[in-house]
Amino acid sequence: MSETTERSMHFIEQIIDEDLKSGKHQTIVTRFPPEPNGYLHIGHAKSICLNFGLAKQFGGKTNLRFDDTNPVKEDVSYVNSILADVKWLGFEWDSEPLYTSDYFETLYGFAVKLIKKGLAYVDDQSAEVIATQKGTPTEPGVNSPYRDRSIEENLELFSQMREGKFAEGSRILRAKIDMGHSNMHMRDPFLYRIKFATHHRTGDAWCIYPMYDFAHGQSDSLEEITHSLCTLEFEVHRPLYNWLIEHLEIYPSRQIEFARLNLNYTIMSKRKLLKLVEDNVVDGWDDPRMPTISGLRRRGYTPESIVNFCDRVGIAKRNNVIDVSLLEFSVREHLNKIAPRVMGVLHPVKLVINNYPEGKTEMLPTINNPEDESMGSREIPFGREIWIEESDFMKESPGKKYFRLAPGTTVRLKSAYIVTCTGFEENEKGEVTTVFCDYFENSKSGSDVSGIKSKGVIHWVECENAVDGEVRLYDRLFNDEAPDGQKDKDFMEFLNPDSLQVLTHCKLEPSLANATVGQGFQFQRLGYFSVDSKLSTPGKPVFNRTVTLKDGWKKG
RNA sequence: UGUCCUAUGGUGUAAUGGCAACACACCUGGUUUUGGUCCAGGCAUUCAAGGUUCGAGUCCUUGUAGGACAACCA
Repeated sequence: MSETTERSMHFIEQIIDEDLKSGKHQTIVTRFPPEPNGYLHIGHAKSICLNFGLAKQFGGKTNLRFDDTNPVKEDVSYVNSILADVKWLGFEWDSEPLYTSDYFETLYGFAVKLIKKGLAYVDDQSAEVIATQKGTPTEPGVNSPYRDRSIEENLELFSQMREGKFAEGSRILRAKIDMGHSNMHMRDPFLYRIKFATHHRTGDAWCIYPMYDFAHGQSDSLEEITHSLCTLEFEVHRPLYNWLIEHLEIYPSRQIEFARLNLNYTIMSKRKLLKLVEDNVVDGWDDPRMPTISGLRRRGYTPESIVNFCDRVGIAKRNNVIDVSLLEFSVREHLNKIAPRVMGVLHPVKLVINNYPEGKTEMLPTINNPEDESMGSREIPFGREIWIEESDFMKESPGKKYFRLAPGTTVRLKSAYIVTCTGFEENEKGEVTTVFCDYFENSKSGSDVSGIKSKGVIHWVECENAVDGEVRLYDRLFNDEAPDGQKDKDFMEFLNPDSLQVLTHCKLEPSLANATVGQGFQFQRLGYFSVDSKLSTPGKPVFNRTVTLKDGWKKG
């Protein structure tokens, strides 16, 4: 019997394992290469866990490299959020963060080398004209009339491109490969384009910028990345990736593709997430409903739960859609172990105990976490008037399987006494305003000698010492399983109008007044909640519901 | 009418030619001062058809289905 239940290796682990065993590599180097044009989301978390996890597992290192070759879309604010998110997830990159923009001079040299080998040329045509010559996936393209310029002329033209002698879009550097290639990416792909834009790091030093295909793989090589992991859509780029390595005669990094993460009821496109932010559909990139790492953090997810989720999701090459319930399971699993149990009433209704002495308050001990004895206990006030959940009382009991309060029924007040409902008051609208009960003095939690059995247990908060609080309940942002998967409908049409519910008159137990940002609690019988980092003020916490408790209540 | 990738329960991932496993979801039942947790059980003969083999989810062939690829984006 082995004490470690070995998980079998996924295909990338197997490749690395073989490379190490065969001696191809002594150690591995991976990288996480985000473009700083948006916030990281749960899909990126999968890639982060993969790359950093592999290095940790096989004893290698991981570079964090910003793929910043498109100055018009990128920004330092994104750089900072990405840095914070990776750190928060618990990963450490090797030395300092790296930037593709730091390689611009080297990359320029690579382009010159290609020109000198007769493998790149400057094309004077417009994007539109080039597009018509490109052919289609089923038809070959035709050569550009500028394809056979002399090496000297190409060198001169490319140099002038760098000097800013030409207008944007008027000229472009292309690799000379094969316009008839069955792979579109091999039909003389673009290497360098002219762009008079200020770059967030290099400022106005450059007016030409390398394309992804002439930057990403080359950066991998320069950093001697052994295994360059990317998502499936780059599969068709691999022949070009390898062609450039071969002809540039640089370090042969190996690109391996895996399937990206998809979650149902959510969108993962940075462009679409940006639209939600720009249209103020959400509170920002870190809105608790966003699938961004910062959104999940604000919602109350723990890094551990996200890492576990990514682990459970697996690595393979087939397209997949993960059920959000798996993500929810992962947070519940972690929070169940670490979150202190507290009581809070979201929709308060007053309950008066007829036979409890007026003006009396007693402190009752209650356990902080039944899953973890070391978390100890605390005392909560109890008195004649308490708040209970509106949904825990019904004017008439619906039947045998109803364990809550109704006239004549008996329930245990969690950590306190057993009470029997004697009656209630309602207003002219038929809404219950007060519930009346008798309590059994000898049924006190921990020293119950009443002999009364009560199937139902409800949570409560004593009125006099209750803290008024705001609680925000979140639901899925979209009502459709695949909001961006419909042909004729825009994803915005599937927005869930009830994705946010703000409750401003909640009654919380006194200890919650001092709750601080980042703390996660289980509001008993309701779910897990955490203090909002943006809306809370000292002494006045605003709580976000991270996730409800699993509801196993079957009616009937 | 091209090239490449993929096909195992409702979902995702295993099984590396030898009794289809694990997790989530769902359904039963038990425990419980949270209708939570926990515990026990249930839920697929692997896209199709041929072939190789003592033996095929796995190898071969041919289909079928899904996905990717024609931004001066990454």
